[in-house]
Amino acid sequence: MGTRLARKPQNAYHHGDLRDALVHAALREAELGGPEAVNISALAKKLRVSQPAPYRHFADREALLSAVTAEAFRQFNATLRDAINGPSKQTKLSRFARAALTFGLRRHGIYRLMFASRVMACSPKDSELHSASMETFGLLLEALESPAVGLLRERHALQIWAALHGVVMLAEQGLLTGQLAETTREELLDDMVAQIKLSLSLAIKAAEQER
Amino acid sequence: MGTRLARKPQNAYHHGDLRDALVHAALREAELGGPEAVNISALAKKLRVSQPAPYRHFADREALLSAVTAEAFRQFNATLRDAINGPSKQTKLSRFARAALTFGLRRHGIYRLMFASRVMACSPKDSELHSASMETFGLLLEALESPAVGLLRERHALQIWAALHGVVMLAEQGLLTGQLAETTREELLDDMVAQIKLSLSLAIKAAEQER
DNA sequence: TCTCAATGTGATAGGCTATAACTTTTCGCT
DNA sequence: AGCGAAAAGTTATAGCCTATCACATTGAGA
Repeated sequence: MGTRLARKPQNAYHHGDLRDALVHAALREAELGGPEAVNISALAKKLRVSQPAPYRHFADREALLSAVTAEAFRQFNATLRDAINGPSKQTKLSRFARAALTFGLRRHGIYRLMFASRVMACSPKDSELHSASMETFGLLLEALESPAVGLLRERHALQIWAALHGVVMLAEQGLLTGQLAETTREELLDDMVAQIKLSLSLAIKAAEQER
Repeated sequence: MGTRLARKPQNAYHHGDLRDALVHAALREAELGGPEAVNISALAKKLRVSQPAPYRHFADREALLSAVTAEAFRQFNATLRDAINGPSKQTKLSRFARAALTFGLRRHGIYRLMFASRVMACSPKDSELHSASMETFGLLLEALESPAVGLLRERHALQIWAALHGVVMLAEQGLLTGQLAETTREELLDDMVAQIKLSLSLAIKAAEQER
């Protein structure tokens, strides 16, 4: 997974797979500095092509960022899938939550690209980006292992998702590192997962009563 | 609250209160387009001063954004304070949560500026920005009305905060508008507040048992 | 082989940030 | 009052980045 090089014609003029190389190089930049660190000129220089070359593959900077974000989601999804399927004493949901938090903290630039920029809001519903993000939600539903169905299930998924998201964002802002201990993040996360599980079971009981 | 004009010397050369005018004009821009919509050249033109004039008041764009974010926090705090103190049948916490959500959705550009940009992370601890954001947390603690003390209290505050934050962010990304009904946001919020209150009371009981 | 679409290049325009050097006010101090 | 420095503005300019244009090169298929 080193620097993306040309595939077949290593002999100059044509790079071979510039599009893919751009996406991955941009992802590396975004990893550290977030969306605003993605600089087309710099990427072109790093990949040894002329400055306007990237525009053969992306209409503009936004389009590149969109592709980068889609790739980021695919990596996020792969991480989450591994967490769900991997063996552990904890519940799937707990593993999912921890994996997401870890991803969010370790790769904060990317996380911001995915969830705190306009990229998502601006992308059309048929984009690769949209489908990749839908898959994330699917994984969450899978991790929930909830016997609930329909809207109730979705609402709980959203609740988890929001809580998780909030913890990551706050941690990123450094708002959890102040007075509170190092372990607070994980504790906070566990608390929330436990709470939502509890409320989930209560809601299901209530629904059964009504039936 | 129209366009900020000069205070005393309307007679040219000196604007009178350019710094303040810049902050408020920038806030208006950020309201719609978020941090990246703040354009120093455009602001200067709008305020009828030369393009480099703003640099007499702010070292660079980051410094302006920092001041704008601080002002945003002050407005946020004012809104939250009103919500807490205003009369209502609901709990303080519920009012706080709803006010925060409303603010986040109505003024989404500003919300992103406050919580999803690097501005907060980069600002020093003695800045006006830092103290304004601390006040927000103080208001949350006040809204909690928790009999708990110390770390327990803070942990619950953070939990609320994270959950709330997550809902706002997701709503902003349009992730709550899909399959789910219009009312979902508020329901989700109420659910979370109720849950956390529940867990709060349980935790307090447990703490009392131990004593 | 010939042609064309895809991909890359140099030149260039335009926008935005930021600095430098110079000008005009304002304000504090005697 | 008036002087002198600091504050606040101005024009000019440099540099970086995005984006487009017209032109060059390559590879793939008719």
